[in-house]
Amino acid sequence: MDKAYNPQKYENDIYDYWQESGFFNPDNLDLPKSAKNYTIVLPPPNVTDKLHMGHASIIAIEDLLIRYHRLKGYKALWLPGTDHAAIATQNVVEKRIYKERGETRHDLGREKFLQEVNNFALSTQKTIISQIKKMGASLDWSRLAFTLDDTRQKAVKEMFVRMYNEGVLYRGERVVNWCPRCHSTLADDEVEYKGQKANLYTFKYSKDFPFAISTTRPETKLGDTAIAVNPSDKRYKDYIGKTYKVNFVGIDLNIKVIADKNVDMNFGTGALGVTPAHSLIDWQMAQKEGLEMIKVIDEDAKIKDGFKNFSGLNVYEARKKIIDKLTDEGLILETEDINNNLSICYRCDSPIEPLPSKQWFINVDKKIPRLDNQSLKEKALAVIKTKEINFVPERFEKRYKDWMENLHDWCVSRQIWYGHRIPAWYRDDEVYVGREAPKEDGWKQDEDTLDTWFSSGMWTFSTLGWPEKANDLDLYHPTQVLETGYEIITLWVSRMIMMSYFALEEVPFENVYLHGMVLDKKGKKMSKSKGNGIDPVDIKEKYGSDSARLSLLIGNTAGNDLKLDEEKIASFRNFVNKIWNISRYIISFVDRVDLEKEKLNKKDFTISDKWIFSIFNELIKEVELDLSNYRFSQAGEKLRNFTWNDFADWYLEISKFEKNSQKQILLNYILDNLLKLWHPFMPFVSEAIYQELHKNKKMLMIAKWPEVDVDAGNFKKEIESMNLIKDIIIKIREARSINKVEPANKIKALIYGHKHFEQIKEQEHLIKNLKTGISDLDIQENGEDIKGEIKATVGEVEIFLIGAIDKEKEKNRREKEIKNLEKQVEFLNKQLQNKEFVDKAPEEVVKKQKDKLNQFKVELEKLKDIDF
RNA sequence: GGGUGCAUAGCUCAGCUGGUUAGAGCACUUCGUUUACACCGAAGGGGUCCGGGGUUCGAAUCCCUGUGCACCCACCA
Repeated sequence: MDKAYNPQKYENDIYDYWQESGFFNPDNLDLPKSAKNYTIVLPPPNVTDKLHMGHASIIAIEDLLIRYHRLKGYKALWLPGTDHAAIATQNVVEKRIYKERGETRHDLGREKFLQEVNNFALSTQKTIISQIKKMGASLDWSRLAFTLDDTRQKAVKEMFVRMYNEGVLYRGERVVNWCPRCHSTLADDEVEYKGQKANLYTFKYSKDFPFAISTTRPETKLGDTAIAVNPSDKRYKDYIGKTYKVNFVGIDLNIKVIADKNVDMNFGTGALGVTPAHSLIDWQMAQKEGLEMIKVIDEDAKIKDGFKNFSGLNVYEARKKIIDKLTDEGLILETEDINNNLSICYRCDSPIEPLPSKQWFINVDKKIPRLDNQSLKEKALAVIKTKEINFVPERFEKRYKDWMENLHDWCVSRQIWYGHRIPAWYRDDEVYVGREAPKEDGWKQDEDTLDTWFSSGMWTFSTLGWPEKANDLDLYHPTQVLETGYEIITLWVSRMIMMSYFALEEVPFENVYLHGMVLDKKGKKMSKSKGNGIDPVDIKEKYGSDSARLSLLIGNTAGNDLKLDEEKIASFRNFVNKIWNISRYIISFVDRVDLEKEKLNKKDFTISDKWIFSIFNELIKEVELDLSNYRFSQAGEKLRNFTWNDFADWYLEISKFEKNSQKQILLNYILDNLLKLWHPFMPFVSEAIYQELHKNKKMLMIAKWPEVDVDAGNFKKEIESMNLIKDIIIKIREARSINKVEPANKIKALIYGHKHFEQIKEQEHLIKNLKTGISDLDIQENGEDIKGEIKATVGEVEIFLIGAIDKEKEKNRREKEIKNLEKQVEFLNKQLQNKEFVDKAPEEVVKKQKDKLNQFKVELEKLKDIDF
């Protein structure tokens, strides 16, 4: 074993060793029939780009959960895959071919273009998979899936057809976000907003119309069919429900006055012209009121035919012409500058035109007989109440609920080429939906594709063989945990729940663990354009995978963002090396023991053995508890604390001079089991050490998680004694350090232990040997006649040190300590004299405070009693 | 506009249901070649727990309020 751990030397070989063993696939694990399943599906990374640190964090967390459960004896399946990310991927490729060859997708044509996208997707997927492997993920590669591969295409078609047949999926007209330049609809989250200055015109439709409305878009008013006012607005109360015939700039309109509580009474005149065809909220009002819809603007953002001399103009020309005309007629009451947000296309920044268009929708409110006559929305909301699904952290349940409650029908069609093509065919007015194209002539397939979340919404079961009656589906669904980012609760988590209910009538997962984002050290999002990203593969090469994982797992809690910088990773590299050296010491200086045969004989334990044995078993319990509650950071901190502060700094040091029959076994026992506890956090180095320890005969990845020893709880007294000894040693070191006793090994110590005399006497050798620098130690029961230079008090134990000490410094230090103690005593006295405290506080708290007061008093006496 | 979260040591954060002298890691200071480890060991300094109210015997923790920051949703007719 090298003096320092070199991850490069081990990581690749170890990954191959794991993979070749076949144990990433739980079917190959030798488990009893009763073994429970534990499934996680990897949130499929988009094939748009290689992985970043955020993905590394996902892998660290999920691999931890999977490896932990594998060690615990679960049938642990972690299922890999990638997402075709329809729009995003198509965009990347479109941009690329335009930049490289100056061609658009239309130049290439559908088939050729898709070929290009597929090639791109395949090559990125390859990179992604190799990155994931480098991070050490124990994913079952035999089940690798892609949201657009043949199996998933079949599943998606099946889902579409079934939903259509049950009337959950329908084709309808709706106002969508339309980009006149890209000639495509945009999903709500693909719309961006730009602040701008705009003119707000206040005007009347015509002279005989009773009141005025305000708008920034007069050209759309050609399609108005109503005016909406707030129901509690007294000004318009009498008009509600009436219909007016008006002639607006030469066009005849029928305007009905309706009431809607969303109308802001204080904006403009408080009356809003309703244009159902060119505004989403207007369209929603129109649906409610059953208003007529008049289309004004076409797909090139020009005025349609039938609007006299406005037809053919683009929206800006039309706006000007209408304003001019209204001005001539004296109908403009006011023109003011306001700031508003312009909706623009996230891709080309063109202003978006809301247009009505034929789209496919999932009806989230349709009652489904086989789902207890509940709708998908109702089902998806119920799972929170019934606790069938739990969110970690809990607060995100609210976000999920709020979003669900306001959910409208989900538009699943997209006007792009890359993705699952909609399995619908049209012939004149006929529509056919099916798994295959209809046989007869004259049918034309829908040009559109499905929203990428349609296929990823099916991810938990499409990856397990649905719709076939597959064994995997019975065995591994529902999955146990969905681990993902909080930013896609609405986009993904909610869809998965609805899709799974529809297909399987069950939840897709039992728990949702949400991680935060990985930010740079200044708290900024890592992005390629800013150049502040850290590449996980670079980090792996520089510090090793384990260090990277630790820095992503420790010092972070669920749902919170994580600021990461290299210093943090370096400090975990140091820790990895520490555990390497701890092991190296045991492996080279302590004989191997077959733990199956050699059982620990606790009767022969010394105090230090009992102490380390007890706290190690306590650690197992704590780690299990923390992990089952998703407190990865706390588990990791406890492990680190035990490994470094208890095991290495105390027990290993003690073992160098305290030789007894049990030490050899115990050192092997703790190292062996400690590696198991650490394995989910740092799989590579723990496995590397395990291989050295067991001469390549056993694999840590499939070892058995340690059981808590029943006797471990019986050593309370020994733990107390050991802690006392440790405190004494620390006090001696402290006093020695402050006083700079030189040379260090010429101190004589006199220790007077009252109650603990026997225990201290027994452990004399520890005090002498553990870096206290004591050459002459004298432990007595009673030290009344001794006049020495007292250095420390631990509980009831006094420690005198005799040597070259700096009296002035010691005096100052003591004064400070006295002051501190006096303050404490004063506070405790006051508290205990308070009748209300004594009456109302729980008994154990009062007792604790009393004990503390007594202890402080004794210490104070001791300190004051000394004269120089 | 609506919502959520955060504010604790120089930095990054823990602190679960109110009760230790408020913790850890990093950084900092001093000392140090003892059977693994300088990617190390020993010791130390450093905090009005954002401000202001309240509830309580008792608040970093619960409630109200103010300030600053981050994010999500809606969208401005």
